[in-house]
Amino acid sequence: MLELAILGLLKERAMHGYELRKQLGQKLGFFWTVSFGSLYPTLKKLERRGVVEKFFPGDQTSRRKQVYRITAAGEAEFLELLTEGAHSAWEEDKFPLRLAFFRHVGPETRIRLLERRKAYLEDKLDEGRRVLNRARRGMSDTYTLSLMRHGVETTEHDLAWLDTLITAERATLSDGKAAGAAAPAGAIAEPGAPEDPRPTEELQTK
Amino acid sequence: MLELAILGLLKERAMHGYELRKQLGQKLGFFWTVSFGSLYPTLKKLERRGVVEKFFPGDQTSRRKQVYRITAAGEAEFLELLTEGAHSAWEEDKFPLRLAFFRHVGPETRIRLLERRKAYLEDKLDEGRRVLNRARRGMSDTYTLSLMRHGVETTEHDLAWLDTLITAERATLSDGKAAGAAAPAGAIAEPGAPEDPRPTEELQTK
DNA sequence: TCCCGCTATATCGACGCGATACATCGCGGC
DNA sequence: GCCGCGATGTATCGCGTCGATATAGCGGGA
Repeated sequence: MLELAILGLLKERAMHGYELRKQLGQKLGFFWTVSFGSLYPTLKKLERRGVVEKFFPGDQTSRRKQVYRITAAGEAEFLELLTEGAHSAWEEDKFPLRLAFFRHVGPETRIRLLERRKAYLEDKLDEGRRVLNRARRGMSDTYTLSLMRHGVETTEHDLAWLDTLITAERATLSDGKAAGAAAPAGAIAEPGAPEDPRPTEELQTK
Repeated sequence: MLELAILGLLKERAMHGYELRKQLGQKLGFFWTVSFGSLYPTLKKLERRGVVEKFFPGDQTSRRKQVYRITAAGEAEFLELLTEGAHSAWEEDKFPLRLAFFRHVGPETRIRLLERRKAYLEDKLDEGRRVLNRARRGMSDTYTLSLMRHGVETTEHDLAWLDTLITAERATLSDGKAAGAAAPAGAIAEPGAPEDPRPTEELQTK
């Protein structure tokens, strides 16, 4: 949910609410657009829980531009949400959100999450095909039928895309091993580089 | 929203809540799964508003099988919701729902709705491409980029599908006119054949 | 100077979701 | 014969998100 998105963005750099929304729009605009009605209450809740905190880089005394920063507890919760997190329902339609923060976890975890997603889509595809075939021999108007066909095609396209991601990930894994890299990386991002020098660098509003 | 779905299904035949959910799962399972937590309250609200009514209040004293039926007012509201309805936001991600009831409106209305959807997706695609290009020349990790690319591709696929629907619809229109059919049909389903089983007949993907 | 549009924070009501509870029915196993 | 269990069926609760809206400082252009 929103918490994961906020923590993920704040992990990359400190921001205020308005900016969080803009960044999220850039990253996930295709799939999701957060509303302020969700953002600000959630931000407050996160602050109360101690996973983010207000951060004043200087003279800002007035109530203007509330910059937030992630805490250590927040970092932990972020990884928890990203890699585990309640399965089944909500996690699946927020998969793009997880993917957007993939660089914060190790290759093994990435593959695990990709495979889980793949299994889910395969189930959905099977079910879709079954319903489609049942509908074909029977009534059902043209539009419903076309809708079902399109759904099946879209899911097939998604699966093909997932496969390319998995393939690329496995290649990365082999390369790393072949090159003798010392990064098995349990299930978490490489501990040697938690502050990747340039996660965003160029991002300013304008 | 849910109201449109309920009215549309009840227009086809009287049903009770549980059955509504099942039917909807069949028609739109790929895009949407209604929950009882939405269904029953909405059903009650619709009854209070007088657009649906209980059908078998007779001997049933206990809470068992409450069959609902659409009223004349409901029919009117259904068409209103289907063809007009608050634009911009919610209507767009519920487009499949509209399509599922397309056979209840005339070809001109169908084309109008399809064109509107197309314009929306074209806007989204342009915006997506712009963000993608900006992200390409700059930072952004592999995953975010792949996500954006996939979003663009999916939208292109959706647009292509829409085009086949529009083409087929125009063909139907010409055929009807060429055959001298007496159905200009203002903007509403042909009154002579409200239960036309197959509006276009031949539309299959390949 | 005044107005407009962007930045920025905040709240409200509505609504759909998932979980849960609670009945009834039918059917197959033992 | 009766027992359990899964499918049918209705209903409610809390929560998270949404869209609309309010407010206010800010900078730029006519």
